[in-house]
Amino acid sequence: MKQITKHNIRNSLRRIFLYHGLLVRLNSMGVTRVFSYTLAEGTGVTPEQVRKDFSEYGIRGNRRGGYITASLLSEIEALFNRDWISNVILVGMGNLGQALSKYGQFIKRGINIVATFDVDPYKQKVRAENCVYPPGRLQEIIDRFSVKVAIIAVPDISAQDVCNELVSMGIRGIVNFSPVLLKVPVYVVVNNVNLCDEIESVILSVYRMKEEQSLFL
Amino acid sequence: MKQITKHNIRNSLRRIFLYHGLLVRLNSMGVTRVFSYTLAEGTGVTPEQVRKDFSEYGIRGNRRGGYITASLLSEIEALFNRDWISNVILVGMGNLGQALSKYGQFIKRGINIVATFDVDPYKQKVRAENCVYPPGRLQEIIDRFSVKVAIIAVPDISAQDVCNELVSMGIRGIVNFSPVLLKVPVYVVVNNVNLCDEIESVILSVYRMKEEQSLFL
DNA sequence: TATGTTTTGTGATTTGTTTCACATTAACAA
DNA sequence: TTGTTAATGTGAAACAAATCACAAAACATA
Ligand SMILES: NC(=O)c1ccc[n+]([C@@H]2O[C@H](COP(=O)([O-])OP(=O)(O)OC[C@H]3O[C@@H](n4cnc5c(N)ncnc54)[C@H](O)[C@@H]3O)[C@@H](O)[C@H]2O)c1
Ligand SMILES: NC(=O)c1ccc[n+]([C@@H]2O[C@H](COP(=O)([O-])OP(=O)(O)OC[C@H]3O[C@@H](n4cnc5c(N)ncnc54)[C@H](O)[C@@H]3O)[C@@H](O)[C@H]2O)c1
Repeated sequence: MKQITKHNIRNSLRRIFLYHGLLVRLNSMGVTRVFSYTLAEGTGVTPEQVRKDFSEYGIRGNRRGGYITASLLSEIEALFNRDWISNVILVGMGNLGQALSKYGQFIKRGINIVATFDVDPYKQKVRAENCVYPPGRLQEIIDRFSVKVAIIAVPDISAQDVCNELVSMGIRGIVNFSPVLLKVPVYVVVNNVNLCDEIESVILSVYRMKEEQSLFL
Repeated sequence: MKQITKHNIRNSLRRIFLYHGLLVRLNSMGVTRVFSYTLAEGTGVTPEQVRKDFSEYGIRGNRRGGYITASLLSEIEALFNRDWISNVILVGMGNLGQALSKYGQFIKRGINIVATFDVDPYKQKVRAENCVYPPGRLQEIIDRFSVKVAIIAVPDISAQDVCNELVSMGIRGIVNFSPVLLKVPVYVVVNNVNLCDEIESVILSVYRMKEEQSLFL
């Protein structure tokens, strides 16, 4: 079982996503050159870290002129080698699934949700423009669009079953929004996004800060 | 500026959230005792790591009997010291905001969304049961419920403005779903949850695995 | 009460990541 | 040309996290 969690995916790559997101925005604002400190400032890391990260993946700038935004962007995208694999499906069109499926900015980042699925026949006709398929058509769509990555937004009870089915149909990467640890074969990658944990961690940090401050009083 | 990101919050705490989530489920299933390997198995870390994490926060089990589920849970919750700070507000009732506000499981984790806000007058009456307030009433609600933590789910353009306003009204922790790095004073904690990055990281990992495999062919 | 077994708890070690310090380079100005 | 400056690039050092290895405790059983 290979789980990508905060620790399992190279930290440097995680940061390179951050740089990429920022670069997309800078580029669309007409910024043609960026420096390690530009990226550092905008992503909250140090300039040395930015350079070291690029260094690790053989991305190089100009010793005085920094980096050319457009070519840096395409170098990062080449690193990701995104095009052949960016078709994604979404299973579970409840609250969260619907929110994700309506989000228009994914395509700007090269993420193309080609189809969505739900067991509930009522959900299957929620939006005609963005057709929701029954799970029976999973294999057909996965094959037709060469889908390798799926987003799971079903209740925790169903998550493992859905996961097994997807893997047996050729899915090799899963973004899992349900709060369970999915069991998958070694050749499948899972990223668990636990929104409760994200919120709890802030609540806790606020508490910790309060505590630390009170040490000085 | 204090940003909590993947690197800035203690890793051990991040894992303790995982254990907590699992414990909540085990406890509701009637499991009364857990061992370091139970938690390890269910969260994808090693048993030694689990013990070391608890050790770091002074949580101790019985040298043969493992940990009592219920008391472990309350020890973790005591560590979080959650009660005085768990009221949360949500700003931005678009796709994502609505999904979050409808999620029924937050309260089980001690996260209580006391009110939601949106500038759009149409959104303000979407659901009568879960009233959506205009931003003009932020201060009143923040004070009334002693809210210290807010979730931002507004478009990236508005995110910094909303953030500034919230901080000036006493908010000390922010979960930010917009893809911008918020600038906040040192005493405010920010957790950026970037869903695009989460999906992209899986796409990339799948690609990497393919690449590694092909080395053996 | 002695003995074996299971599981925790933790110092020591290894492994991984970030920061530091500075050599290197490109651009520009005089 | 020849400094001077503003950047990058990277080995070394410092730091942080994870794993290992085993002592200590608790319990069961005879
Ligand atoms: N909504 C949130 O804000 C939020 C927050 C944290 C975690 N989550 C987690 O995300 C997941 C989805 O949350 P939600 O609020 O959208 O839940 P939901 O109950 O609103 O939606 C789940 C959807 O999955 C569908 N479904 C169930 N079994 C299925 C199957 N086998 N195949 C296909 N579809 C199936 C259901 O018909 C339903 O439409 C849950 O695991 C939840 O715990 C959600
Ligand atoms: N929906 C997704 O799946 C998704 C995925 C990745 C990132 N995001 C990010 O999350 C954020 C929200 O996404 P969304 O899809 O819900 O957007 P959305 O446009 O559907 O909703 C944004 C809401 O915020 C409200 N708003 C705008 N300015 C406001 C202000 N100053 N005060 C209060 N409310 C205000 C708008 O009226 C709208 O209802 C965006 O920043 C988006 O980039 C969303």
